Amino acid sequence: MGQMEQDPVQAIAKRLKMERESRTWSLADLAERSGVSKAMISKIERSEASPTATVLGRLSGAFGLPLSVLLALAEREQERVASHREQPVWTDPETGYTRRAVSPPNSVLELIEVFLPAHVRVPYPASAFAFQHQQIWVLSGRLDFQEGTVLHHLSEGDCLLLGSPADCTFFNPGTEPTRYVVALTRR
Amino acid sequence: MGQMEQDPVQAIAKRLKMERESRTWSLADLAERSGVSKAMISKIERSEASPTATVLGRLSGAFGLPLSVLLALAEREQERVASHREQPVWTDPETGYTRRAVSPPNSVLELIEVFLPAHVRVPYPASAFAFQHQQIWVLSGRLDFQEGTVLHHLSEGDCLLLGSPADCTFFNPGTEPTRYVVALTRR
DNA sequence: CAGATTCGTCTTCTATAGTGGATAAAGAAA
DNA sequence: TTTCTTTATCCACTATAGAAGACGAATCTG
Repeated sequence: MGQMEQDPVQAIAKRLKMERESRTWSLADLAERSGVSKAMISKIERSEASPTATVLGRLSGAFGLPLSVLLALAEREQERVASHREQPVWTDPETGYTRRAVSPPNSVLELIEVFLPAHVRVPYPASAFAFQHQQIWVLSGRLDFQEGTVLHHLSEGDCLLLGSPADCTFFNPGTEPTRYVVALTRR
Repeated sequence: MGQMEQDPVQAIAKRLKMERESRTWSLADLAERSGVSKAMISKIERSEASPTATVLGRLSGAFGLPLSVLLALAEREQERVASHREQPVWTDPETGYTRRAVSPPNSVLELIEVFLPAHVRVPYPASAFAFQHQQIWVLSGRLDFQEGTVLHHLSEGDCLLLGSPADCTFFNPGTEPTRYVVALTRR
């Protein structure tokens, strides 16, 4: 579970102050750019107030950041490099299907490299990846991706943005192994 | 500019209602799970109130989602497939440095594929990518990545999570072209 | 040293976020 | 139909978010 399931006020306070000071803006500067009073910004930065969505929107706008990114930055605080040999790998002994967790743990943004042998089919229930932003990018080979009732034929270099949660299937229709990336925002 | 630079109240309202109804929860159900009164949830879903960070934290917690993910879901709503040939590519005529925007436009999560010829150096000012969550993953070849005062030697398969904004330099120390991915959360 | 800025916090006040309970509307079961 | 249940919205009230300006401390400027 992410740390944001408790009160996010502390993390937001810290991040907001960091964003402001890294730009060497005073409270008055940020107040002018965002339209939020400096008294309120001061309170928020000291965790003495819980800002509304409207105010958070104005503040993130002043920084040129989408609100979700500002909060993602507030959430994370972890290690940095995941070298290739440290990256956890899992292989299905039956099919040879292989997943490699490329990104450092607890990343907001997660990259997963998958090797899908020829003619192998991998089902994915909707519940397994529901409510995550997710993309599939084919590095090499071909991939038939069934998303609910829609079938996508993806070739080398294609990138698909997943839509609403649905039962999915990965299938390699070719004779060569397919290598693709799953990029997603982690819960 | 992302759509969250205006008031995010509408988008949050829509997304929240969608999350609740997709779970077939009543207002009372969500109120019990989140600790937020159903009157307030009703107001938020009808865009008649701007929820505080504290309340948003409780609601996203009830859904089992980090707050940043909930808002990222609220932000996006766009096209789906970017086929390889549609993806915009830019090449530096002098060095041969090539960037390909893999992800569909306006994605919260953006994938960029870069080809860096041997011995080529690419500087990157802090302002160009500051305050975005960003990772670098080497697909092939080697990459020396200077981040402020820190120098990272990355080899094939390595993935680096970028830290605080700093002036950076990409350098290919090898004799072969380097191919790497920049994954980031877009503004 | 005085005088003028600039900084963050504190004070006062208003607008509204948030709660608990009442109410209305729509079904379901009798 | 009537009655019981479940749904969401409305009402009255309290807590607090948010604005505008005052204040004291620190840093320039001469």
